[in-house]
Amino acid sequence: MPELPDVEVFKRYFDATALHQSIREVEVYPEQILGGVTGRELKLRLSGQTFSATRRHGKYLFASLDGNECWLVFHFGMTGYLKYFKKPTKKPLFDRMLITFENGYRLAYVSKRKLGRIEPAEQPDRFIRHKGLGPDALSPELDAEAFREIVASRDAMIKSVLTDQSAVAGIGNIYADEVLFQAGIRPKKKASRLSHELVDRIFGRMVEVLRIAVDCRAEPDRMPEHFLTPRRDAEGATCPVCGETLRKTRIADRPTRYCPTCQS
DNA sequence: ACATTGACCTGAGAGC
DNA sequence: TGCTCTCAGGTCAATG
Repeated sequence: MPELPDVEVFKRYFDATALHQSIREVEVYPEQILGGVTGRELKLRLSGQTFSATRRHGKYLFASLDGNECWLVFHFGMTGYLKYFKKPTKKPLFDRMLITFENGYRLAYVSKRKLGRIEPAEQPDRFIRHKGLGPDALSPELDAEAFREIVASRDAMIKSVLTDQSAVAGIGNIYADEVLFQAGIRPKKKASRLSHELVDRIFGRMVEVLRIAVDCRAEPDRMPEHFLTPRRDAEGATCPVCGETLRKTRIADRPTRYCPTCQS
C-alpha cells in the first residue's frame, strides 16, 4: 500500500492524533521490525517524551521527539499503516509497535508482512542522504528542469526510473503505472530516449496524480473516473478512457498495467 | 549502468 | 474442510 500519497495520509493522521501527547508506554513485538535499536532502548528513548513534529520524504515518515535530539523514522513496507485507537476491541491485527499515551489512547504501527522498519535517526536530512534517496516527488525543489536531468541521465525503462527511490523518492508500483497511463507513455520506454516534451509531460502528470491521490486520501475508490488505479486489479479490466482491455506485464518482477492504445 | 533474481516476510484467496 | 500454490502497493544484495 504505502507509496507517497499513502505516507502523506499517514503523516496527517499522525499529526492529528499522536502529536504533542506524552508517551507512557512503548511495546514492540517482534523486535525485528526495529532498525539499529532494541525494544528496550526505544522504550527508554520514548518514555515521557512527546512527538513534536513530522516530516515526510518519499515513503519515509519522520517524527521528532521533543527534548531529545532524535527522530523516529517509519517505513511501511508493503503492508504497513498507522492506527490510533482507545478501546481494546479496536486494536488492529498484526500490530508490531504499540505506543500508549497518557490520555489512554494508543498508536499502533501495523505491518502484516513485517517488511517495514522503525528506526531512530539524528536528522532526517542525514538519513535521506545516507539512504541515497532522490528528491521527494512533490517537493518544490524538484522542478521540471531537475526532473529532466534525472530522466535524461538514465538508460533504464521509464517505469524503473520512476520507482527508483534514488532518482525520485515516493513512487512505487501503483503510482508509476498511473503516472505513465496519464502521460500516455509505455512503461518500457527507455528514459533517456524520451523527448524533452514527453519528459515534461511525465513530470506534470506525476505531480498531478500524486496531489489528486493525496486529496483522495490514497483510496482508489475516491479517485477520478479516468484513473487506472481503481480498476487495475480487476480481471479483464478495461481502459477508463478508450475501453480497450488493459495489458498485463511484469517489469522488474512487479505487476505492470497499461493501455495498449492510449500509451504509445 | 542496468536487468534479473532471490531473500526478507506472511496472510489472503484460488484451486484441488 | 484442509492442503498447496500463487500473489501482493517495498527494499536490498548478488549476479550476469
